[in-house]
Amino acid sequence: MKQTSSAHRHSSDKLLFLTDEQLRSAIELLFFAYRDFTGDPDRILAERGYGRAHHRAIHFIKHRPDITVAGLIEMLGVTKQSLNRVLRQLIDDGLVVQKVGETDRRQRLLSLSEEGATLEVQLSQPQRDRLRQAYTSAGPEAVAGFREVLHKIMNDGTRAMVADKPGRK
Amino acid sequence: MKQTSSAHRHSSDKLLFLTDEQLRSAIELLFFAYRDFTGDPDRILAERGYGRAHHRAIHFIKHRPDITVAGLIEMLGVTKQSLNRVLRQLIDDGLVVQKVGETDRRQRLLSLSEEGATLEVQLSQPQRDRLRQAYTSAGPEAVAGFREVLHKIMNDGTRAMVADKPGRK
DNA sequence: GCTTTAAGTCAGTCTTGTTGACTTACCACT
DNA sequence: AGTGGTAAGTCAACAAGACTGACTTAAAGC
Repeated sequence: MKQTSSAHRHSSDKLLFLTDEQLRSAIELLFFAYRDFTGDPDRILAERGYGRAHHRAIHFIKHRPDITVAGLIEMLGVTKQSLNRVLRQLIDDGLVVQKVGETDRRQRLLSLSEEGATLEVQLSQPQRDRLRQAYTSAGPEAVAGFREVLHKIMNDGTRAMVADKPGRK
Repeated sequence: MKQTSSAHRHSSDKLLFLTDEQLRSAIELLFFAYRDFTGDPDRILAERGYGRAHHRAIHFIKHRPDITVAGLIEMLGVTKQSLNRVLRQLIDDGLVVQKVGETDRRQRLLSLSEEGATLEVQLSQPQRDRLRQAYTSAGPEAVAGFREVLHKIMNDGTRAMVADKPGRK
């Protein structure tokens, strides 16, 4: 039981040899890519005394305006107390604004102020540039594969959280 | 300047429309996939009082036996003090063993003990299972695209760190 | 009216990262 | 043989960001 390699027959009738070696390199690929991918915004955040947690909150508030606090907690997968710390700062600093829920007045609907939206663009700019460069150089088929595998890596419950317009299989 | 979308002509002569929407969903894809991907080992680690930092150290020591401390620091991208804390525990707990360098006796060459290797397998097992499932269901072309895009997302300097056997383009 | 829920807070803990300063042992070069 | 640089290790202090647990306030749902 030295070489635990396994062969699978794919629906498209091609043989897939998934060696431990290949699986391991994927683990590293994800580690390094994710680290570099988050590195650029991390530097911008540090200048303003924020951290990655602020970025994540800003990202989801930007793209799901009027999200509730509970909704944001679920997206991020953190506790109320953990989110509250960064949210408190963002609200106090005027980057995030709260609005009382119309149907449920207990809810606080979150959205970005103009200043918050400006920061969001600054933060996501290097990530978009990085993706654009990678996507362009890799080509559409590679991009489709990239997205499909990422989709299949995540938990079934998580999958529904990705706002994913293009009709994926 | 509302819709900052951009079109690029790929070398393979196909048009790629990279909308902000598409780029944004990739950001979320990476976030969610990475989170779920690391979730399983995180649970196992927590039982033993370890964290993700221990897992990373164990991973690289396993797959690059006789790596030096400086080498490991470079791979992980952390400071000596930060690594030392987790390394100290792993050595004290008998999971990692040190060996004085042959050519340079200042170096401490790191490798896993049997017990360390056992833990490594336990930790990487759920990740390998997850990848195997995703790879198998997505198919070889998707896997190739996945790997290619991840490669191109990371920094040029980082790329050399991935032990990547299969002859990638 | 009573219970549940959404949000917010206070307090304490833990992991993991950082700086900065310093020691010990060893290598390399003059 | 001596000197300077390097590899490893340590101490101390600090910060971000996660956690648990307990508790309050206000509003919703019955």
